[in-house]
Amino acid sequence: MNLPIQRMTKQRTVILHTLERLRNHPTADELFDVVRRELPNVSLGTIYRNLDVLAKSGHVRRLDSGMGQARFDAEPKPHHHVRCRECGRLDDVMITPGTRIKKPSRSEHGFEILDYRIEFEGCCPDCR
Amino acid sequence: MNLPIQRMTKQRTVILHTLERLRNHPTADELFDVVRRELPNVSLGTIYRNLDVLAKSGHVRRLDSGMGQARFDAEPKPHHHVRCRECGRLDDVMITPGTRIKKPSRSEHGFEILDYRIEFEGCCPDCR
DNA sequence: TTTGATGCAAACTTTTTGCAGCTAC
DNA sequence: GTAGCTGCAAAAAGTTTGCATCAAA
Repeated sequence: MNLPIQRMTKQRTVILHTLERLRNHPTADELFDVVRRELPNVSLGTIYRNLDVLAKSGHVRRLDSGMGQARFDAEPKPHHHVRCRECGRLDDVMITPGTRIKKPSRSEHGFEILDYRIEFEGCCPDCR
Repeated sequence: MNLPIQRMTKQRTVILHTLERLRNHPTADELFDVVRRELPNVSLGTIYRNLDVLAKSGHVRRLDSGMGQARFDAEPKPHHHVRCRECGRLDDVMITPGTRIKKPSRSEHGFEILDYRIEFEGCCPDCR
């Protein structure tokens, strides 16, 4: 995990740092709008290409909002998510001690299990 | 859950039954190809409109593959999923008795939690 | 009979890509 | 110096929508 990145360009640095600073799981174009304030000439294509590189290297996680655009997350601590059924808002849920997951055995489905994550589903304060 | 559907058209019936029969979480256009064998004049728009109706009524679940297209599931028994990191293949994992999830309290994040699901991540037999 | 559903095609949104020039290593 | 990266713009991929017609209840 967190393979080294080939070249750390100005754009890549700003994109990663911006994503680490934002905690709201932005979509590519939301991130674009923020990065653009610092690098006015950056293109949306560069945002997508870098999110791809950073996802493959493990620095960033592609979340997939369940409603159209993908969302991205650079939170390094293990955690889960809760999604609002109404508006698609996606918040972090830190791992709680009482959780115990029985990892399914490989023989059941043939997959080698490397990780898991829980997605809670509900209704956010604004939509209630 | 499973609200009544307004009109049960021929197309809607075939779409739902086809999705129940397929167990591989098809994308909209994969489902389109199969439904078309039975209803040659069906349109992709009808597939999307019906998946939307059936998702809202609770008959179908929109899965979101994490790799482009949404995937759909009509399996009624509660279950989780395992996704291949390499090829995006998505299989079912039936609920195992040893699993215990501590539901996060509403006060932590303000969401009213209605459901949850676990997504295991790994490497499928074909990609190993 | 009426209102929701359909087929078709066009529009829209999100993401990817080709290319010529640029830059980190 | 060179391979990888960038901005730009065009294209592709996936999904939604407007409209005239059709059909379920």
